[in-house]
Amino acid sequence: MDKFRPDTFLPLTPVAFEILLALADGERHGYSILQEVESRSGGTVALHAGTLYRALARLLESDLIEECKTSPDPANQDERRRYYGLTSRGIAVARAEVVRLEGQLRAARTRRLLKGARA
Amino acid sequence: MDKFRPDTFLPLTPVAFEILLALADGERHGYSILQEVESRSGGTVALHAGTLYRALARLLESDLIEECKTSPDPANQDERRRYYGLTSRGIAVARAEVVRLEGQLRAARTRRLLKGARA
DNA sequence: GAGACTATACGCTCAAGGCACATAGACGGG
DNA sequence: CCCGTCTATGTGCCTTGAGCGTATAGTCTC
Repeated sequence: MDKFRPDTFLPLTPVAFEILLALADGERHGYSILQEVESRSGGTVALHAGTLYRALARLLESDLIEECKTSPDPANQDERRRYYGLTSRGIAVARAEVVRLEGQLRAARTRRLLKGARA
Repeated sequence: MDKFRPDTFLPLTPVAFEILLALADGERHGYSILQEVESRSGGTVALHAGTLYRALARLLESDLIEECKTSPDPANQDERRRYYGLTSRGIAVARAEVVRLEGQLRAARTRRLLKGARA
């Protein structure tokens, strides 16, 4: 089966994971990813344009995302936009990262870290 | 109050968070952190000795951890060991990181990422 | 005292991100 | 029409941090 190992991509950088997360929503172009990440994670992860586009290039090269020619919104077109979507590998890697993070959070809960910090 | 902002330290690198997590257990020396992280996160985050000790130096400098002279185990002494523990800042930062990660995981769940991936 | 294990630390290199800047089309106002 | 602003993608320079190998040295057992 020559199984593809998502683990070899772990751990994802926080930025890379944010991008995959934004794309899990559906296809987006770069600038829209920028706005989505900024708005969701607010101040904690400031995604700079330069960082984003270079991260996109890396993710493309690793086949975790792909460029899709189908622009999802026939109105509101902009020739400059490049749309990206998750590949099956990208989904697999993102899921593996979710599992890893859940492991960390589970560990955090069993220790003194979250005592008294429950909302 | 001149409140200390844990957010300025976010996002933590996966390695840094693993270390803080290992120390949340209680004080440990470097080599023991190595074994703890290796055993818990298994293959996904391979913590190399060089990486660890340099990360410890950075965390010390940021006052997220401190060296404690009280060796917790009076028997089984080893002069070479340097024990580390979380500072209050370290705990605050680790908690902030936990909040950030929980936000990411919440986002992952509301999207198609985890559909069908429930254990 | 030889060798394995424990323990800390440095050197070299590359990957990734922060930040500034370049480019350019779209859009609205004066 | 020209200007500024927003949208959109991208490059250049520098720093940080991690991967990986290696150095150093104490401990423990045989």
